[in-house]
Amino acid sequence: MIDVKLLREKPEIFYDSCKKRFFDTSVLDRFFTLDEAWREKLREINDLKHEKNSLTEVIARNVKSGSDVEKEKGMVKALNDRIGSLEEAQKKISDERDGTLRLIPNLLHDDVPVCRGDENNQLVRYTGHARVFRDDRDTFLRDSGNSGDYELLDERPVSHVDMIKDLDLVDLDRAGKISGARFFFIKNRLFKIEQALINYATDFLAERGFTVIEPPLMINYESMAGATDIETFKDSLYKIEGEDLYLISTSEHAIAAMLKDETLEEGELPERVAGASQCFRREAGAHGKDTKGIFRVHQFNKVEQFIFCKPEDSWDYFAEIVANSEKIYQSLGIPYRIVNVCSGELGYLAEKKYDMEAWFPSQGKFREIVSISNDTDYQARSLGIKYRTKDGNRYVHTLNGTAIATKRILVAIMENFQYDGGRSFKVPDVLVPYTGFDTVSREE
RNA sequence: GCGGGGAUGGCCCAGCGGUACGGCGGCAGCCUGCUAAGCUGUUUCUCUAUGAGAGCGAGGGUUCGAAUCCCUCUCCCCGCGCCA
Repeated sequence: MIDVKLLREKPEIFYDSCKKRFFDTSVLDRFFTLDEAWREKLREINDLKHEKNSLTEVIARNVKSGSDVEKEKGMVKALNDRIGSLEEAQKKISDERDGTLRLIPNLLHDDVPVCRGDENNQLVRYTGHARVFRDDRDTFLRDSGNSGDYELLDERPVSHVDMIKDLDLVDLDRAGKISGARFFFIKNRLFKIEQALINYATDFLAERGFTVIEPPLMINYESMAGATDIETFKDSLYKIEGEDLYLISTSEHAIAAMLKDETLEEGELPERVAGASQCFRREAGAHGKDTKGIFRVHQFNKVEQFIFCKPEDSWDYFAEIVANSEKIYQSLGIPYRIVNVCSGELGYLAEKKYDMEAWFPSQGKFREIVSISNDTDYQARSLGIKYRTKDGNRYVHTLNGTAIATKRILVAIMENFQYDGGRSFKVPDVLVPYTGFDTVSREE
């Protein structure tokens, strides 16, 4: 949620940010109308309550001295009736006002490119050594900013869709039978590699000051609503029937909500948390996209970086999270680019977001594997997470970013490190201590 | 699932129909020739704010007045049962 006080004091900066995000600013107009009406009611109610409190004090005194209080009792009853109906009216107004408030997105960082469409995201940098099929060369050069290190291939690398079948690493058909599309059984060495990725990423983050946790995989509506903009997000979540519980779509939401309604000591910040969990997504709006293989599935493992910090430090930690993710992909040897996500594609919560996109040689494209956001105080305000300073309590800033989302990285590994015409692939060196093997082949 | 006990300000804890006690910690100041001790004030949220209102797990009810009594719910602790 945005800062209501700031909205009242400086409405123009919110009008400006909404326009840049291509949001309808009428929600702001509506807010101000309702807020004024609410304030008027509040003043009225406050005065009546003051009157009532004075009267009950008189009653208390008179009861002790034994004098008659029937007249005063009647007056308080009459006041209660008026207060009751005013409060009802006020609640209606404030509910509606708060509804508009939740529709207002975070402010925008100056760096964010103002435009719509993922194709207009701004390239920050490309790193790595990509294997590029000659027909994809132009796409690769354009999307990597013409500066990319790469080698040209005469044949298109084999898709992971075929490799998982040939190498007996995933059973999609039987998963389809028992659960439906976008479910899978992960098998054999691919299972080991997935576990290795999780262990590698959590070890990596633990060494850098992160507390590693496995969160609850289901959280209630209130926590979900605090951690996300739930109205636009609802359709991508699984709901547990008959319970006030949703399956998490990322551990970010559980970690953010973990400190809900808490006030921390200044010395407890920054709090770095690495969450490792299964993530569940309905992918409701994705019919027809990535229907084969395990690129886009209903459940995957993810290791997430999350930081609660003081407002003045949050851009430093944004850089830290970006650097962590980059080091992980560099060490795995996966070529990637970073883009600065443009204003029209940013979520409500983020003031700025970097996406990392890995190069997928068989698709001939960069595809999203990591998303890193600074939500500033937006998420913390919705969740009531503060810290104590000598000048009073302030909201913390929250940041989140992917370390590893396993299914997509498995695809990236298969497609980037295949050899022998896709009948084998190499396991990244940094994972070998965790897997105990360094290649996967059909013969295995 | 059954029975019992709980939830009070950042933390601990008292109050059990008359408007939240005390301690700890934090902050500010005073005192003091020691990195000690002591003293005073302060500590949440909201409102066009030298004032007022709200707040005792959540929501409802009774009452002139509810932390306190009644109802519903949530979570925690202790037993019993069931269980990977």
